[in-house]
Formats: sequence, C-alpha cells, structure tokens
Amino acid sequence: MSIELRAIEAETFQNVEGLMGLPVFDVNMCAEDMDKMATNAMEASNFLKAISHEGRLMILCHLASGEKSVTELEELLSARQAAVSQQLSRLRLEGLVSPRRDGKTIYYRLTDDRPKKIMEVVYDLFCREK
Amino acid sequence: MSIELRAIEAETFQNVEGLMGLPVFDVNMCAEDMDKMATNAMEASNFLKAISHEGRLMILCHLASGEKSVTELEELLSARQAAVSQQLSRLRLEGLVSPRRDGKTIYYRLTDDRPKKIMEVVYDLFCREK
DNA sequence: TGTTTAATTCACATATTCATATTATGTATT
DNA sequence: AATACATAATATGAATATGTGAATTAAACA
Repeated sequence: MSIELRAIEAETFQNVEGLMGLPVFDVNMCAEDMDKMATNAMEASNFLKAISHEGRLMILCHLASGEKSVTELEELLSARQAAVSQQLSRLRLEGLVSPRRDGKTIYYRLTDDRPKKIMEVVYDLFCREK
Repeated sequence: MSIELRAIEAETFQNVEGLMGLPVFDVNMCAEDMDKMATNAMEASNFLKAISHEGRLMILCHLASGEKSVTELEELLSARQAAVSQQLSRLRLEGLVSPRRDGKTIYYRLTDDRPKKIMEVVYDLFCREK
C-alpha cells in the first residue's frame, strides 16, 4: 500500500461498524470508552509486555497448537532449559499459561484464548499481507 | 469465568474456522505457518514492545480518534513534554505515527490501521468483558 | 534582530529486563 | 533410602528502557 493511499485512508476513515461487535477506535469513540481504556491501560500494557518478548511469543505460538512439555518447548525454540523455564515463569505469573504435571514432566497450555486473539491479529499483520 | 470452565475450554477447542479469514492458531496450524511466525517473530515482538508501554498505548488510543498536537497529548496524558516527545519518537521510528507541521505546532496521526486492529482486541479483552 | 512558543534532543540517574549460572525441589526407579 | 532426572527458583551482572531537566532547533511575530 502506498504512502499516499494510507494518508488518504487515515484522513477519511469513517465509522465502520465493528466486525464481531468489537468497538471501533475512530472519530466516534466516546469519552466513556476512553476512560475505560485509561483505567485498564496498565493491565493491558502488562499483558502486551508479557507477549512482546520474542521467545515468549513463540512459546505462546507453539502452545496454541496444544499442550507442550518444557523439554519439547526447549527443542522447538532451540533455547536453554533455564531460559525457557524463566519465560514460562513470567507467562505463568501473568496467568497466560497453566502447568499440568504428569509424572516427571510438566506440560503447559494456554490458560485462555486471550493470547490467541492477539496472535491472530499479529499473524495477520506480520505474516500474511507481505 | 471459572478455572474449571477455562480448563475444559482449553482442552476441547477445535478447528474453529477463522473469522474474517484470519488464521486460527490451533491443533491444525501447519508447520509452514509456524515458520512464517518464527521468521517474523522479531518484527512482531518489536511492534508489540512499541505498543506495550502504557504512555505509548494511550497515545495511540487518543490518535485513533484523530490528529492531536504534542501539547494536546501532553495534557491528555498529564505527562511532561519531553516524555511525550520521546514516546512519539519511538512510535515514529516504528512507523506507527506520522507528524505534520502546521506553523509552530506538530500534529501526529496514525500512519495506518495496524495499531487500531490490535487495540480493538485489547479493548475487547480488557475493557469490555468485565 | 530579539522574543516567545512548540517540539526535539541530549546527558544523566534510575529502573526494568534478560541471560546465565547455581541451587533447590519434586518425581520415578532401583 | 539413594540415585538420577526434570523442572523450578534464585542471584548476579549486563543490557535496555524510561523519566527528568537542560540545551537546542524551528517557526511566528513584534
């Protein structure tokens, strides 16, 4: 997309009705919605910080296709065990992943679909349209 | 949502067809898609780092409703001018916002709708369902 | 030209994040 | 119990990020 086209689009975007009922951030966003955003900005930015690490992003990405053990993740990421463990620890504290012990090994899975929702958009932005 | 319900949901999610044609991160995600993700993981994580700062997130949020001058943002965020300027600088380098000078004042706007796409989801996750 | 306003940049201090190494804990096997 | 193995927790230092105040650039105007 050319610079000019993007500029025109930015100047002229209208109140497109949000798909799936999502709010649309545009000229018609009300002060009330802005307040909600400000109130939750810290929580949201903590969440985004948690997933903005390349290693953690890839962990979430792999977990999206199902449970993985720490060792499996270690191989998938070509990373040291300690590093993977620490990254999982951060994700665990943030509530994004949940552990399940089965014998010696511990399996991790996504706690809910929040990471997936973000990653679908990230995938769309960075892996699809280029 | 209860812990139990989330656990069940995570265990049982199936190949839901992606809305809007977005890829779905699930058990059927292929190795090819995973490669794309790995290739672009650094770029994606840089983007996420850029928007994961509370101040920068709020700047993008305010710009979503239209152009704002640095001074206006300074007031909206209750932050010092130097701080806002540096946050804008980071967003500018990342290509997320674009400046336009009009006399003494400089107005910023979103370069494209990438930040909006992410923020719609973030809004949905942190401001709506609670 | 000198002054004022707006914005950026710089230098510094502080805080956060990260990788590595080390130690600890839990589980299975003998 | 003793051992081996997998994972977790902690401590340290290096690298990065952030806010602050001072200096700098840029435009408008008397």
